[in-house]
Amino acid sequence: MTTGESSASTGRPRSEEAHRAILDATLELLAEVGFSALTVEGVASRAGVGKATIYRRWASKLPLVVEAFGALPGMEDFDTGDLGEDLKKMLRSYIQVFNTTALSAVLPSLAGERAHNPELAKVFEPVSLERRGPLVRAFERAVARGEISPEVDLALAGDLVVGPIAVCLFFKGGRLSPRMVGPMVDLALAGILDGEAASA
Amino acid sequence: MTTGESSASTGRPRSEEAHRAILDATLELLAEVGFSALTVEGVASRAGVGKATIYRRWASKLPLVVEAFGALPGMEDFDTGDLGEDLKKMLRSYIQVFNTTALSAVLPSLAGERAHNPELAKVFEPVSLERRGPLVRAFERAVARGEISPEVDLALAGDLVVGPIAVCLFFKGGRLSPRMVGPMVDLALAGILDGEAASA
DNA sequence: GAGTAACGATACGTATAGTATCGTAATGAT
DNA sequence: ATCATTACGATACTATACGTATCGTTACTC
Repeated sequence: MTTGESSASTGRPRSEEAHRAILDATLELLAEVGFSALTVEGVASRAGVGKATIYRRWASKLPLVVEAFGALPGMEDFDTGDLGEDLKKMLRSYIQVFNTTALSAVLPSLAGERAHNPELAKVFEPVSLERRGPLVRAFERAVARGEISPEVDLALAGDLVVGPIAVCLFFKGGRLSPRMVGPMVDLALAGILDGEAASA
Repeated sequence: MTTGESSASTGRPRSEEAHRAILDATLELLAEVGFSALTVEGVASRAGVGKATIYRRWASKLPLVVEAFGALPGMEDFDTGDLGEDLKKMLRSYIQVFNTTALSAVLPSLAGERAHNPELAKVFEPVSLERRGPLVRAFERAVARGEISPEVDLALAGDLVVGPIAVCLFFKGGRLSPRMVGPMVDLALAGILDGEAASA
């Protein structure tokens, strides 16, 4: 669905350079104008390619955006044997990603569009879930080690840990600093490690 | 800035009915199509008024949206003498607002637009801040009572408490349930009440 | 070097934005 | 009662810009 098939082995091959230029331009424009204001024409112009070159590969802007978004780096996994350390390392490295890529502008735009675009919501559900993977696995390791009680609601715990970042990103729009991670994780984990909350 | 002045005392007065119909239609469309796809023409059609009637009162869709958004109910304040109870009551009532108004669709849309629309970001900064008012005041009361240490970073604490709601709203799009509030606040407050985290 | 498919560019038709203006309706002043 | 004034809903107008179709050219296979 993402890419139209390159049909024959004969003829001029598709340009990999154009492919990358298109994806880069898509991310740039996504960050600048958002999903709904993004147009294939705008991407073509920014990428220095013809519109047909884009439509030949992607049926519409939706799969184009999906592929471009998927190319952004995800969360790196760390396994230090300590949940707090894992989370801190993971979030610090992820904040680095936010601050060095278009992700910090792209993510709010897509999340906002999700609310009134069921098709986009559907396509991004698995992508979004997969992005949380390393976080979930860190919690699961902590449960397996006996570091936290199996009764803790892991989904809620995860939301608690990343919540402040989301709030900062969506409502404050401020730069994220790796220095906020330490107190954030400590504060969030205090109740989780004590096994204070049973499952909801 | 929000409303063009009703200039003279003579002539036909502006219709209050049309005013309300326009604001209602704006919220509806904001929830359905989002900010950037919202057009004054669409609002006029939905509200059953002429476009001129809208442009006579608002210079563009931005102040129109600001006024429509401002008409949505905010967070109710509770003062029970216990921080946990205050937060639970406030969040439960606010979730009711989310589930009975267009807020749950409007908020992500505006938050997403904020990322690439500096003008909207600027206009909504004070509005957004004021919306958090009751939450901040509950924490300040808790500090005054000695319930939590003055060294706790209140901004971070607030983000921690509302974070899971934000995550749910932006990434999962699931209905918010008042039943999630109890464990959520308990989990979040565990570290805050212990004074576990010093200021960042 | 003939055949084929992708390339960037661009012309085309359609849709819809915001502006300007229409005749009508409702109020206050004379 | 009549007139002046302003708002009303409707619509014609102009410009922009979307996606589609097609151009001559380029790159690669056989």
